Amino acid sequence: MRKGERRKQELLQIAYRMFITRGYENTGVEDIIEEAGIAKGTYYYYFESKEQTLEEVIGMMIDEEMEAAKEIAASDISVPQKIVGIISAARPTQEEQPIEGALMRPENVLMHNKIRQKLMSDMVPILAKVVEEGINEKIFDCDNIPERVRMMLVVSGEIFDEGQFTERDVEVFIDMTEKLLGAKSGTMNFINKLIKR
Amino acid sequence: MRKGERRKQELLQIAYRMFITRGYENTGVEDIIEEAGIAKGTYYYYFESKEQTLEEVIGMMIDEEMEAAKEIAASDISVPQKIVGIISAARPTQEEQPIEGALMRPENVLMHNKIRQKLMSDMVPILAKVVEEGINEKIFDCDNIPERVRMMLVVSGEIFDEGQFTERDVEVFIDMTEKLLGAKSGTMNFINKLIKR
DNA sequence: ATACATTTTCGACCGAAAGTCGATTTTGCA
DNA sequence: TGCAAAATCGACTTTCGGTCGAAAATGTAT
Repeated sequence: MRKGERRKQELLQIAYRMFITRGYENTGVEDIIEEAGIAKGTYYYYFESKEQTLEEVIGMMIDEEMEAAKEIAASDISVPQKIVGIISAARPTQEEQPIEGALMRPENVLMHNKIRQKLMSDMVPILAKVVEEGINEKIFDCDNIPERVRMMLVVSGEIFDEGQFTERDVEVFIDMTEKLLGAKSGTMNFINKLIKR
Repeated sequence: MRKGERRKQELLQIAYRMFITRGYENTGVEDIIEEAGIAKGTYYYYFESKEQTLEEVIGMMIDEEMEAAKEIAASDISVPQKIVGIISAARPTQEEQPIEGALMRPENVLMHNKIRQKLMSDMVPILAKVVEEGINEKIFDCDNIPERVRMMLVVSGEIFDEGQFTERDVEVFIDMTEKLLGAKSGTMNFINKLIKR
């Protein structure tokens, strides 16, 4: 009796794609079951509610990003580069969005929020580890690491997620990061080059 | 033909109270009209939609807070104290909430978000003015003021709105603020005393 | 006061969308 | 082959925001 597991994964995949491309609020349970070719009852055999489906979908997304983040943390690039890499990874999949910023639209606040919350709690420990590494290397110098890391993530999320940010935002963000971590001015400056795509 | 205006204000007041105490999602149009003692149609004679009602309610809230913020900005307390005062004013009315953190609950993300957005855009210019004042007084020293102010607001909102924050959070926030604004260490330290109520 | 126009009110009705449930089919296994 | 568990079905229910045409209240010009 393993058929069920596959079915659930299939539904999860469909929901995942639809939630991201059309948004959570714009996706009806009807849409999902239509594409899957199943009946309402079957859907609710696998999920308690639409919101629980969202929860699981987000779990999938975050897991992927956590994977990427851990890989970056373990790689042998410089600590500042790790930080930038992880922060970049730590945002909702920006590919596969047909309509501009579908994720951040008013209709999708619920999803956006849940993502942010989970991302935050999962990502802080990893980033904190990297910062400690930086402290050992004497690149950084600060206390209360988790709190500082959290603030960095909060700001990066709010400023960069919307897609609308200026060069000045980046500049200030770099400055803030360096000071927050007690780094020498210029340590994080390479971010600038990365951003200008 | 002025009767209508009064009616609308009445509805706005009821909605305001209900949205804050029970949350937006938990308040049905039915609830509002029941308390007002009117029919569905009457409600929709005054509002295009439930969401538009929310918009107007939020407008009311923010207006009040803007008023307070402007007063603080114009008063003759010290610049750092103004900043703290304004930031404190710049958050959703924390009184009149029966259930703990009703505003931030998952059901109320929509409202919470709209509030934050409006608060942010309205508050940045005022705070920026105050920071400039501080620069003139040589207390602060920084460029890109609006961007820096925005980051302060973002962090304060995210960290302090939930009600769940530690002493360390405050400590780091103070440190961040000082560095973000180019203030001497200790300039903002009095916040600590304020927070410990 | 009368008639006509405008504003305000009413509440039955609509439609969308999530969620329920008992019946039925499929599947694994003894 | 037969039975229990798993999986599927789809009609039905509920909830809730929103619509609409009719009616009542109010204002205004003659």
